[in-house]
Amino acid sequence: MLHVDLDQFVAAVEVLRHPELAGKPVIVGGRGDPTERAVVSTASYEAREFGVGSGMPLRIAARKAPEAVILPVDGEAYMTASEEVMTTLRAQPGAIVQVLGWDEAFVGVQTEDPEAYARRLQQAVLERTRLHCTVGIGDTLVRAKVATGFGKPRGVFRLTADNWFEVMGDRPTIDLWGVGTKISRRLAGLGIATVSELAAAEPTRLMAEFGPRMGPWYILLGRGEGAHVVDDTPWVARGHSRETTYQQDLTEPAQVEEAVRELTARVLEDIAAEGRPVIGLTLKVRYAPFMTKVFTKKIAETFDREVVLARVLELVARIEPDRPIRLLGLRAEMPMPEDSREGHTPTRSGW
DNA sequence: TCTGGGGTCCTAGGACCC
DNA sequence: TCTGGGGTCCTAGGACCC
Repeated sequence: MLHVDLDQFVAAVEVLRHPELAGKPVIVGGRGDPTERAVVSTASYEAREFGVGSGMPLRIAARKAPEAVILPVDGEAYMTASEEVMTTLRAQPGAIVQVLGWDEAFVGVQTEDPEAYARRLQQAVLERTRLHCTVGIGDTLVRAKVATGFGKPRGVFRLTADNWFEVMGDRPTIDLWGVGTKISRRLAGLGIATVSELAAAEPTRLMAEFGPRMGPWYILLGRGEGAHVVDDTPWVARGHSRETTYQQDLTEPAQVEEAVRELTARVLEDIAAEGRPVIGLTLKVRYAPFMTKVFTKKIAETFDREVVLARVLELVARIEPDRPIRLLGLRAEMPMPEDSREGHTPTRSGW
């Protein structure tokens, strides 16, 4: 199977609309104003040379790359471009496409020559959308996904059981898809620093540390194992959420209530668009000095906006008084169809 | 005046039931 | 000789991904 990843997707789409920016450092984030509380969504390769990366506060990014052009996020433009890319992938002969996000997808296909197929696919995407992509080839989803990193930019790279350990064995566990800073640090605490060491780890030890599902899963990850099948069944969202970081902290209860009403309306818009009821709510509150709390509540299934709002306000009552609030988020959960997904392996990298 | 916004899944502990 | 054993549901929190 193949993993396709567009190169600096968001920045590339912006350069298509603003050709004069080609070759310049471009940063996309927030409303494009580096004095606001916001972070970098994507930086062009030229901007990355200055040490700018996604997730970085916009203010810091602007300081590191003073010459950079900073643009606001335009989700609709990226969505349109993304749909065109995915349509192109689906049009490839024999392709089964599993979309992972705006700029990524797995493509399942039977072919004698995956490299040639990958090159044709890159060419098709370029002709149709003027966007460049990298393709990873693998015998599992995990290997294909990791392979892409070695092909950047505009390349093709193959990673299978034959060369997995040769390529990945001595690398740190954080290079794996699904291992972040926290888990890699905990693994290091167990004396497991590299991918090879993880692959050879004692299952009982990892289970004791990470639980009955995640423990064995990390060992599989170290071996590059996991799902072999690209699944193109349409995605059904479990919920929808909205959150807002306020430019000025909220300090008055009336401000908080107003903000929550607004969030509720936005979330319900998404839910209503799907015609599904609400069965659960989560209110996220970030108090000014980086301390986040969540309040969760199951509710009786309802389509009624007023009922949902009333339940949300019950959660609001749990907010600690007299603390400035920097961020509020609201998530509404929807019921899932009976049949779906039981007993699968942990999934972000493996379903 | 460091840290967006939208998602997913797992784990632990308590309540409650038989 | 003090306290089984299995299960479900709910809430809170953690971690990861794009």
